[in-house]
Amino acid sequence: MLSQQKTSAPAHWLLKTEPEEFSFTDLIKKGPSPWDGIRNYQARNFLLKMKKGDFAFIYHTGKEKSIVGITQIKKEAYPDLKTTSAESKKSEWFQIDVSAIKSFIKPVPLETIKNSPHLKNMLLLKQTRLSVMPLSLSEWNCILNLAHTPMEGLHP
DNA sequence: GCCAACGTTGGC
DNA sequence: GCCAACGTTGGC
Repeated sequence: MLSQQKTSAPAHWLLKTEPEEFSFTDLIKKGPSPWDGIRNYQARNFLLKMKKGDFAFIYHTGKEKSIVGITQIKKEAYPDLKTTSAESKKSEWFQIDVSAIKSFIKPVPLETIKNSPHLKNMLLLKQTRLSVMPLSLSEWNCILNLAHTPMEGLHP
């Protein structure tokens, strides 16, 4: 069915992290890991839409300011285990599990993204404080090209 | 419901 | 260190 195919097609995301806190390299070392600590409603709502098998880029903030690799969603949203009792009275926060899939052959700096006409509408540029965001397929593919990193051989 | 004050994120 | 762009809090 067409509608089912559409909803089951893998979506594409971008996750931001401070590499000093938890980097893509850490994720490679640790294997499938929780992505937690999201305390922003818009970001949370995106987390809730993530499906197992979806792909997500990892963006390093701070000194690096680059997209550095590809991850895959391994477990869909479940309650954030670090939610404090004070927080849980007010709202529900969630985490997902992701695993590293592939490092970019060439990381894609923020500067390159800014200078790429095809990427000018990326939420990364429009909402600088958002840490979880969706990407369109064309944005995803454009960044893969800039990274010199094909998806071939990666199975969802 | 409005708004001022304050806090946070993240680039510069 | 500064600032823009939010988000949150609390008084009214």
